[in-house]
Amino acid sequence: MFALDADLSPFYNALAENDPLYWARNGAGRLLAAPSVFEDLVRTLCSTNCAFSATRRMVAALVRIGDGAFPTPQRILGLGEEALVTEVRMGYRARSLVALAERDCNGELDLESLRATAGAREEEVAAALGALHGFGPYAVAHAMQLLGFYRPLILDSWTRPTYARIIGKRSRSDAAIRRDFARYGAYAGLAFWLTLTKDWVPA
DNA sequence: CGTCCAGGTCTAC
DNA sequence: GGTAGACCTGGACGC
Repeated sequence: MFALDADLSPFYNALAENDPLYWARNGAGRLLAAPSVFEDLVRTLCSTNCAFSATRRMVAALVRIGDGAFPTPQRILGLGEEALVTEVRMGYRARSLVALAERDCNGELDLESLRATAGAREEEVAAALGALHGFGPYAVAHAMQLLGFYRPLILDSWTRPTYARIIGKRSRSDAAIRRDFARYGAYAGLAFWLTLTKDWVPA
C-alpha cells in the first residue's frame, strides 16, 4: 500500500544538494494507496467536487454497506445506483461508480494491469483513466500517483492556492506551476506533492 | 433560513 | 478548441 516495490532512487539521486526537496532523500514520497486499483479509483471519485469531509463520509458509508470491508465491484452492482444515492449519499457520482464497477466486472477493463509495476505505460494509463466517466484531469492525475506514475501534477482547489501561498504569490497559472516542476521529469507530480505536504512530515 | 462552494466533470453550444 | 451551466451533498457562512 506504500508501493515499496516502486524504486524512487532515480528521483532521490537526481536531487541536487541545493534542491528544495533534498530533504526527501530519506525515503519520503510514499503515498498511502488502497489494496486494489478499484478501491483507489472509487476513493478518488469520491474526492471530486466536494469537501474532504464529504469524501471521508462517502467512503465510510461505502465500507458500512460493504459489511466492514470496502465493497467489491460485484457488491456495488448488487446495490444499484439508487442505493448509492440514498444510502451512501454520493449524489451524481453514483452513476460514475456504477459505470466503473460494470467495466471492472465484465472484464472490459483490467484495472490491476494499470499499475506501473504491472508494466503499464503512462500514456495508455492516462488515456484509460480519462475515458472513465467522472474522471477528468484532477481525478486522472490523482489516480496516476497511486498507480505509480509520478509525472502528472494534481491540480485542484486545494493544491493551487496552497502552492501559491508557499511561493508567496497571490496565484499562479497551471502552466506556470508545471514549468516550475518540469525539471523533475517523470517525478514532477511527486515533487509537487512533496512541496505541498512538506509540513506533514515530522522534522 | 438562503446562498455559496468544496481536493471537478460532463454536456451543449 | 474553448467555455458557460448544471450537478448531489452538506458544512460554512451571512443575514
